[in-house]
Amino acid sequence: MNSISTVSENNSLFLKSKGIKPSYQRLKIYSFLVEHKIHPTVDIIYKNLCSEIPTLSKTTVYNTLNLFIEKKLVQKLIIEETETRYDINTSMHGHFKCEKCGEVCDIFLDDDILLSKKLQGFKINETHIYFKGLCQKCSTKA
Amino acid sequence: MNSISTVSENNSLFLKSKGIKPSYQRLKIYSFLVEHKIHPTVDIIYKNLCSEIPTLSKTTVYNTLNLFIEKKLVQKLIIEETETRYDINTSMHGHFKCEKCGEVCDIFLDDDILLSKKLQGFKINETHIYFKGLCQKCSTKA
DNA sequence: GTATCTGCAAAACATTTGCAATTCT
DNA sequence: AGAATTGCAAATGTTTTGCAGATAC
Repeated sequence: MNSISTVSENNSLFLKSKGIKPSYQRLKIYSFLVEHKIHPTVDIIYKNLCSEIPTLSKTTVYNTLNLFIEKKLVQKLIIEETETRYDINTSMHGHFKCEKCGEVCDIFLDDDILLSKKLQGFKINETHIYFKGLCQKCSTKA
Repeated sequence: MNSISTVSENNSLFLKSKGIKPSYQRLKIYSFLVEHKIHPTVDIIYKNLCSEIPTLSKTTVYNTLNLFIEKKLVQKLIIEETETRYDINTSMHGHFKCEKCGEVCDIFLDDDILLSKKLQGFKINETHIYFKGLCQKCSTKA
């Protein structure tokens, strides 16, 4: 048993533990999210898995991601109205999108910000924080 | 000169000062945003102005809002992937959307949160903070 | 053998674009 | 008249839905 099959088996067991039948497609999509924490769009996931799974359809990518969201394995990121991104990290953190290179990266949020949850009378279920601007690479080049 | 025409004239002068020709449609859309700070969608604006401007088209609403955004009179609010909202208040503030009644309200953000702008190496142009959950009304009823 | 999952094609929506008609000065 | 604005119809792009075939247990 090599390390690759071990990882795959672990992912498979993990999906099962969350009540998700680990089909070939689901496993590949889940693995992609774990191995590429780039907050990909459906299109990015689809294009990357196409060569490995020639019969893959975008419908399956959508179906799978919606299932993962329902089971709380993934969260949606809505930064642009034209592109929905998916994040395998469901813990509370912020995001930064570079307006030049388009990359989205994680932003650590300290407790001060999380205290903003103390909003009187509101029952907060979700907190979304994101920034737009120029990333380190793009701002030094400019 | 009554107070209504004064308001209208003020809005007209304000649009001019921002380099926007104050057409009838633009003035009505601007006034609607000022008088109804409910972060409306294009559809809400359109439906509300239809009776007053029977020939109004959604294209004009879109065109006008995009112009207002370009001239920094309005900011886009993207909370749901399916609905873009528009906010006449362009100062830094957060939003809360109630998952039950669907209303979006403003959230005052104190300086602690704004300090989060100190993100090393990033040039921040926009900060977006929003919450989802149950509002006061809906959580007491539940 | 029955449930579930996949994936094609079509539908559903929101937004933008092309362009002709209208309006304003 | 000339330039900008409006609004219809069509195009675009993303996500969902219906359904038939494939797959899994």
